[in-house]
Amino acid sequence: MSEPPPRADAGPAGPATTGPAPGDGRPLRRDAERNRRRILAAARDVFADRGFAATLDDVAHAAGLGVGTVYRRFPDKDALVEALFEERITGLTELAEQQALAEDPWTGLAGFLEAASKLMADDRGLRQAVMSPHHGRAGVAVARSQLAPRVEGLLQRARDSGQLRPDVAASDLVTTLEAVQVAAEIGGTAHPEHWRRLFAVLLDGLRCRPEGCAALPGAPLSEQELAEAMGLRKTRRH
Amino acid sequence: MSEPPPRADAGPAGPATTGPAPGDGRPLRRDAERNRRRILAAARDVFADRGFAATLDDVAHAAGLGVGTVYRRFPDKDALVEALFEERITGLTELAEQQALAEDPWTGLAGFLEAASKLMADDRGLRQAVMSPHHGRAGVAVARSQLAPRVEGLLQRARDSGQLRPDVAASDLVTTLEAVQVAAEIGGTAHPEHWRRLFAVLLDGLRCRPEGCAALPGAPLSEQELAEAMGLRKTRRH
Amino acid sequence: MSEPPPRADAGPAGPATTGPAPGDGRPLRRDAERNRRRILAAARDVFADRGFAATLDDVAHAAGLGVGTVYRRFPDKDALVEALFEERITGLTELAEQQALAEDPWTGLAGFLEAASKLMADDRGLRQAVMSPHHGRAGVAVARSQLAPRVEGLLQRARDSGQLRPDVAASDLVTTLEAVQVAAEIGGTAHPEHWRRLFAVLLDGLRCRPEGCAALPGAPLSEQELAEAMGLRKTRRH
Amino acid sequence: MSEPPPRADAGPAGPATTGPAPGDGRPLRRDAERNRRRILAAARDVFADRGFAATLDDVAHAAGLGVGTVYRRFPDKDALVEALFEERITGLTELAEQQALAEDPWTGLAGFLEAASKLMADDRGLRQAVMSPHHGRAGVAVARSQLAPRVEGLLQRARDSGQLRPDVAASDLVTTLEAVQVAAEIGGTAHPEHWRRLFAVLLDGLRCRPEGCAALPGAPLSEQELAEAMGLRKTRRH
DNA sequence: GATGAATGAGTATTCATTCAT
DNA sequence: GATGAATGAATACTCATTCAT
Repeated sequence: MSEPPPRADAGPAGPATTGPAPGDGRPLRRDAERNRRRILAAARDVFADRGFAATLDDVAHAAGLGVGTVYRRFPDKDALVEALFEERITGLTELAEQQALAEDPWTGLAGFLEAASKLMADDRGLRQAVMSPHHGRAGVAVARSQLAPRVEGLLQRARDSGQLRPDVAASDLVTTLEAVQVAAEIGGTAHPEHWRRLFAVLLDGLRCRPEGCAALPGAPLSEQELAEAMGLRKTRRH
Repeated sequence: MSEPPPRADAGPAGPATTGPAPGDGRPLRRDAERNRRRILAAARDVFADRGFAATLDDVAHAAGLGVGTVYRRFPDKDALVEALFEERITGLTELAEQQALAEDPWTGLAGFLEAASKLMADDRGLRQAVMSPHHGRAGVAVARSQLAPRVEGLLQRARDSGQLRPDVAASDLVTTLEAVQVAAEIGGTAHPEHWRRLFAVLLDGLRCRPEGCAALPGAPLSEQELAEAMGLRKTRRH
Repeated sequence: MSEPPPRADAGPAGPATTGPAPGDGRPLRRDAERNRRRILAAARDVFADRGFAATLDDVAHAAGLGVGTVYRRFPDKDALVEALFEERITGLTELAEQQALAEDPWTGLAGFLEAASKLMADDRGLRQAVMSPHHGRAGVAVARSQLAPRVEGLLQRARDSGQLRPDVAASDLVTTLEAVQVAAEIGGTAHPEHWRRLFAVLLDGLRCRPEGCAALPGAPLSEQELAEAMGLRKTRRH
Repeated sequence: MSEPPPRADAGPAGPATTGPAPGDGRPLRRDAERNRRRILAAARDVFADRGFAATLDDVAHAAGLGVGTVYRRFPDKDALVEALFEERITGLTELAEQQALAEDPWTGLAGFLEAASKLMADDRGLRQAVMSPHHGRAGVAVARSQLAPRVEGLLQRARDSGQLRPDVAASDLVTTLEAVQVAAEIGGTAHPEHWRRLFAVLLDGLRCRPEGCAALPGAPLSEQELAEAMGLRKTRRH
């Protein structure tokens, strides 16, 4: 931390998008940022391939770095998983914004859900992060809750157009997205499109039919609750 | 040798429901069977409470037995999980048979799905067994595939009555059931009924509306494939 | 022990040869003796096949008995190994007595050594008992020391005839016999006669040549020492 | 990166005798190498004292290190045993080369055998590695087979001089060396020189007398066979 | 900053031995 | 007496995390 803060060399893309975020707001030094990316990329590969059982040593090695370096960049394994997830969430956010421009609100929503589902279905590591209550959960919960508000616009338009059940909340969309992942997990690599069956059912279920549709039971989760629900659960290890 | 072999009152199906099955066909000694049950019960509690992170030592202790005894009855942790799961599957099977008697086919199907969902949603251990590709998976996969055919009757009636999408297969029902569990996991103990929202959506999605319904994409998984899909997935430990 | 002592039904072969020896002098009941033999036979097979790593459960199972029964007959695993060894020693003793009748003393001695070597070389379990300081050592040492005196006659004749180094003691013969087993172990099943090379060298070394032969260094081990040397060594487990 | 790669004074043979060899060719960091040596030394002591029953935890403790460190350096217990053995083999090799310079070929051979025997006889751990088919065997077998060719020179000279039985092969020498260890084991710490009696016999047996000597039966083991013979033997654990 | 060595609590599993049935 | 169920200390090995180089 005795390092002089680097300057202006952060180009136009800046610390934006994938974001460095070293805790305080300061952007990372260029090489540090490069390592961060390498680690993230390696983690994605390694986790996708072997699940979260993979060691941080494995990740480090795949990144061509020492473990120590990984730990300098991410306080612990969960933080890495979390970062991985956030990166993806960012992508989904952009996707949501883009689909919000679709002419037909329902098409926009459906398109978002499908694209988002596919994105996750194709990455086993992410799928596991989403589904298993083991790793990086707190962070995942946070990330998940961050997605919610970004989707609100998409949701509102569809709701207003009368094509979507009126009481579907952002948290329900998140839940839907994650539910599709079980199907993806079941399909595995042997049936990589299997999730689409469940997806179709869900999509139909979300749509409001002319004859009207019953209210969903209970209340949706608030952004808060979405984050808390899981974040607080302390599992011994694993 | 002063122990007379199983008495005449043991019907053709043997000692009922959960069954002993020590490898060969012989039923377990009475005390052994009692302990087997104790272990299963303890495991249910412990896993439900702390997830599969819990040690077999913990389970043994909770059962008031030594670890060795657990290992005598179940070759390893996965086997225990599997047994737990099978027990539950048996319950679901019976549930399915019972619901098949409902006057309205759709009510029967919906009733089964709801009851089954609730059963699983209330047990964190089972939920994990269902969702995470880590523990006792091969066996769980088998158990899962065993459920499929038992549900077929229920399914057929609903299909015939025109209330169900015509191309919903048993494997889709299993997938549905498992998908609901993600919602349960998200809701956690703080929102124990949260899964009902997704459940409602799914149920609506499964129903065939007067205006007809589009075919589900791709093909359902055969019983074979359902079992294989997971059984073959080799995760290094975890 | 509240059992009435069985009588006369011990036939002409009696408790002789392989000997029952239940601690006190009383011969075993007929069925007990039968079990004892079964166990011994099973142990021989099992150990020969898988080494001493084999479980007592395995032995019991192979004998068609429960472990408890094995423990009723032998206080612990080492005792079983010991008994196995003693049985064999008995055989060797008889062999020694028989060879003592050979016309040529040297031939008698050599014949004994060869036959004895072969006997042991063919049984992996015994070989291990002899060579590894792990199992049943105390007992093996005792057994070993018991062999020594039985061989003395054979030895004396050869010595007197001037064909044997004059200072070869019984303990040296035992050592020789055991040394051959390393060669057998090295040869393994792939080269089952490999031990004969070492055997030939040893035999030549034991013979006294016309030109005389140097004294062996140090003193031979007494029967006592032979037994003690190893018997006292306490190895933690294994 | 502030650690300059190995300096110029590292001769072509690298950091001397026992060598680091961390898998790839890179030499170990200085501290790592120091600990490696510590482990080896501790293992020698501990094994010599208590046999292979000793735990790696024990070894680690004796070395003043954590178990993890031992496992970082040696994949498992057998690997450690193997390394220990190799180290010793290296010593024997050097010994052989040195004795090859002796004026009288027979003296050279005998000197080597005696020194080698003593070296092993004094170390219970090594003795066990040599004799019991349990631990680190594959590696030990390899090490053993590596010794064979190094001894060939010594052997040839003795053979040429007519003092050695003409058909003694390197594998026979290895066998001899190991056979002596049984005697050492029998003598134990109470009779530390007991092995010399068997040694004397063997040496005499190896010598070719004026009156000629019979051929050894069968064929010696090739280097290949020597290694294979043991390496292939699969013992279930122990 | 980067590296990789060190750490050691934590886990699944085995098996000799005891004891209730 | 026979059986096999119960026991739990013991052991090898892993991996997240820290820290000296």
